[in-house]
Amino acid sequence: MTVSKTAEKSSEKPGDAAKGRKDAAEAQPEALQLGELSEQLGYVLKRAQLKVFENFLRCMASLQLTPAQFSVLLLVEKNPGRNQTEIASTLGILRPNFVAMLDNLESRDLCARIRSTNDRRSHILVLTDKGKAVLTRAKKLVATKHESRLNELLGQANREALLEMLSKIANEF
Amino acid sequence: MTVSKTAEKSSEKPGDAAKGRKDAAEAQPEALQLGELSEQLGYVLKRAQLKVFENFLRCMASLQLTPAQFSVLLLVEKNPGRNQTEIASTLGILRPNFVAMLDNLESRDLCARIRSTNDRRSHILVLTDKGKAVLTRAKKLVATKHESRLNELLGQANREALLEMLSKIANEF
DNA sequence: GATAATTGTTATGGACCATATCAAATATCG
DNA sequence: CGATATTTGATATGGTCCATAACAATTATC
Repeated sequence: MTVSKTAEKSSEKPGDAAKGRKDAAEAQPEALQLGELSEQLGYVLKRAQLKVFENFLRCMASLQLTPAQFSVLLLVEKNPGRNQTEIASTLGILRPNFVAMLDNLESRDLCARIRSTNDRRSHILVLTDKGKAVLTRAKKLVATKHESRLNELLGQANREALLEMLSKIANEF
Repeated sequence: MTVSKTAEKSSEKPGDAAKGRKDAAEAQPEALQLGELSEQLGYVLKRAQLKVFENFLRCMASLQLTPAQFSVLLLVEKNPGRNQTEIASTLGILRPNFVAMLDNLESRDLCARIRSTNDRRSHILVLTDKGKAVLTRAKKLVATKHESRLNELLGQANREALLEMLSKIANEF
């Protein structure tokens, strides 16, 4: 089911008509049959996810935010006063792996760690002013350039149905 | 948007009632607000994909097949006489990374490389008898234990609609 | 006050992905 | 034909992400 992020090499010249013929001495490449693969949930899900992330990165190129970083900023904004463990765990990120991520966001002055006075072990996470501004711009980019494509592609009703089904899978599968 | 594969540590004791209270001196953990995150296509898509892969691996534990390996076997079965480059590229796997994967399948006698007589550079891929038998069993496991869950969860009609929407995203996003 | 648990952190290894490069074989073209 | 370019499978290598063990500092527990 694996699908890499490689851009298809596109060695096909769209000008040539008559594709798929076999009798001529041409012996064209002849595309493979996906068969049952296109009905496999995991396969289609993975391919879709890669495409969506790819598009997300393009839309956010000006802000240099990955999907993971965007999710951290969103969650910190919505949940002020939480520490690293809490933010990381609700995102499914392991604490050790969250450290470098925060180092990055902090070095770019998007997010700050503050020693908690209640529990001096933990670091309270907050967005900096720049972080808030960047997040605001990021949200607009995502809404206008990224999520909007879903509506164009599926329509509003289907888009909502899709999100709901995916959430159900994520929570109950 | 990142979501790791970590199993939630489940430090919650389901026996305790009265969750989410705040007035008592207990000061419970209080779950974070996902906010707009739960509406982000990429976030939900990734979480769903991880859950599906996780379930797939559990269902295939007896056969020790990953989603990627299963997809290779499926594609080789459906397209006999193709070489490594063709199989790998249609799966989005880069040729260099496909080598180790085939080494694995071949060492387990599920798949074989055969030097082509037409073009002695290329290796024709075929399933061994054992590979065919394993694939047959794998298909049954996937159908009865894995894909069937989708029907239970969404219903037949919704399941088909989901697959179609995901394919659309994978192909046209 | 001794022991256990938690928080952030480092180190480390594995899985997956991507690029450059190579030898062998084939294709192309003068 | 023969020189050059291309293709195929393969190796080496680096990057990113994910997972576990271990540690010091701090706090909780008894």
